[in-house]
Amino acid sequence: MAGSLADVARRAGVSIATASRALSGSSHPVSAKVRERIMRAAQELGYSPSALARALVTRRSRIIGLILGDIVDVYFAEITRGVEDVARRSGYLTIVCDADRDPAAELAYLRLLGDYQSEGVIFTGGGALDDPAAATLADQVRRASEAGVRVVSLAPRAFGGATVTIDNRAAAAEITRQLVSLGHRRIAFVAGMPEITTSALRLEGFRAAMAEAGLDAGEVYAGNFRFEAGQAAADEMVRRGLPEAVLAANDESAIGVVMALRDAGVKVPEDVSVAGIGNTRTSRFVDLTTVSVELNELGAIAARRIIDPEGWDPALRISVPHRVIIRSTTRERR
Amino acid sequence: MAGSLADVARRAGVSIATASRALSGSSHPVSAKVRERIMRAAQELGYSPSALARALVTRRSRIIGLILGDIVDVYFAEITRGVEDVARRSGYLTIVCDADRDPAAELAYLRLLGDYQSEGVIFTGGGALDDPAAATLADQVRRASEAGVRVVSLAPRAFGGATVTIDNRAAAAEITRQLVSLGHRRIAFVAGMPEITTSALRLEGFRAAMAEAGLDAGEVYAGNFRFEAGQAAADEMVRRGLPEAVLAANDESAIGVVMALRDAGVKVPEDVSVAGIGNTRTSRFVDLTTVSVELNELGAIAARRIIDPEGWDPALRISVPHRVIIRSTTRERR
DNA sequence: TTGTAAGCGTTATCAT
DNA sequence: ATGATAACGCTTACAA
Repeated sequence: MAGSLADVARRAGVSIATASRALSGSSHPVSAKVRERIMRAAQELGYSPSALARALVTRRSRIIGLILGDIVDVYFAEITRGVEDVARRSGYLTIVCDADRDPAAELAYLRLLGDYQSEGVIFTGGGALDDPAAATLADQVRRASEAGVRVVSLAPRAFGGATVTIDNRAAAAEITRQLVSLGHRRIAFVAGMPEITTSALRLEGFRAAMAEAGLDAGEVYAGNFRFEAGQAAADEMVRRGLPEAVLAANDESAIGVVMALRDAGVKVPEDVSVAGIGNTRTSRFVDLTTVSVELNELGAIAARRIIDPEGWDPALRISVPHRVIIRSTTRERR
Repeated sequence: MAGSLADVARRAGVSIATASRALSGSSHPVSAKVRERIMRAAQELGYSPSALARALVTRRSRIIGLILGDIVDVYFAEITRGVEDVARRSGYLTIVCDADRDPAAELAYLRLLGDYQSEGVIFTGGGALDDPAAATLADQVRRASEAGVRVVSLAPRAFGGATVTIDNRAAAAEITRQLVSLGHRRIAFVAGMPEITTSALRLEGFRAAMAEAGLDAGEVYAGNFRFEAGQAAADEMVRRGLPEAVLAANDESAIGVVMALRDAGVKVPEDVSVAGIGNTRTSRFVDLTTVSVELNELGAIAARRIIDPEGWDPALRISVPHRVIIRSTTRERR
């Protein structure tokens, strides 16, 4: 910002090359006294190197792109925090792109991030499987990948690229089993958007665990991961007759269920047990039983891979453990 | 990513200069047929210009830096969304920097953003008034500002720069008056971090409104804007004797109060009314009475100013309106 | 150990 | 209307 390398070099009475070597931590030797002069000159000028120019020549932008559904959703915010924390420590910057789960927007952002030579791009949300833009997106991801961009997804996606996820199917199955073990038999499920891989897998897990227990998994309410969807589902339950327990595809809609049930005078967990998936910050506010998904960790792992490309494998699959967290919105069937 | 301007020029059989003019929307004339050839060549090559190179020469990076407390806090997330939405429409990118309200971290980020020639920097949180790093920060802000970076704060800060805020003092006073109008006399306040300007102003507003009503504003609980602080304050209230109403410095701690009171068997709003400030997404979950702060709008306004520097005034002050939102955690004193 | 000069991929100035 | 060419601010062979 303040002055260029040329200014520093001039003031220190050395060539630009030497100044660069002293200031950029190059391995090329620079004598102690010259280095000292350069440092002082830089100090006095308040010199700070242009990351842009540096990135242009080194091809390392120190930028990580994060494509997510909606930053206001804690789920994504927690991932962002994980990415940001490791980025910060390495002097990397994180660019946040709200794509609202729209493949066309994701595509546009992917391009833009490429223009900035983003070293890596993290896709945080599950993608729609059958969207028209999905094919183009897959194509662009491949191209970006070939161009050296490290692409990692934090949910199963239709395109290639590294993957860091939890086992959504298993997570849903485990929490379902937990509900079953409390003696509940009539268990309803509040789904996420059906076209998103993450929700599809969670629904599968629910069904599998129910089948395993010989129970009917037919009571499935449509949803979209939002609080309001949980409320709507709960209202319908009240009208149609209450289940013994409810599992929602994510915490936010589970909280919607809890709140709407309580508003309707239904006691949680006395009358109905409710559980979610995610262990997001808000779930702690309502003391919701859920499955922990280490979102921070998911983001942190992805960021580390991007920042330190040693042994980068574009087909990497990392599975992050999850665990059931029992809190006060569930209890034994009475 | 795929090829450079030189490749496009070669393929179209024109000079680099002409190719640049055709592709960058320059005002310099280019004949229709040549332009056509260039466009096709670019298309075939899947050419996309390097934003880095472009930024280096034009000095316009199309990057906005956002320095915030913690992205997981909806307050900041909503601001981020506002910034991002307008940035997206203009092809700008948003860099998110979690500084945890630490002036030293803010400073480091400010520098880094400057290295990327960020066109503007938005400080979202209220700053500590007496932090040792504050002076250096103010100094750097001034320097950045002189270097052409548009700096805007979304809360009162000790350094110069444009400011887009709500009137925190008035907001707190109004919601306090609302509580008073419901007949409550013993009203407790759960504060934010005392050294942050935003919390200081809200406390002032509370005190002013109480004084105005001839009530004692002495029941102030220490806090830090966090859910847990609200819980702790509520626990203490239960031990020391309940007030008739509670106002918390922000929604998150207000929700902490509500949850802890209910856990202790205290009915909200029947026994105690509770209100917050912010109207963040989570406040809708608990149907909390609060003061709306148009966070999206705050961010959007700041972003617009940065993207469109027409008539930029580094001393600009914009005040965004707020309004009391009455929901179900408050009711008349019985 | 230091310096010279050739890029990196653009835009912008000046000719033509 | 088109083309050379000099920046932009840096890193990095290659020379000395």
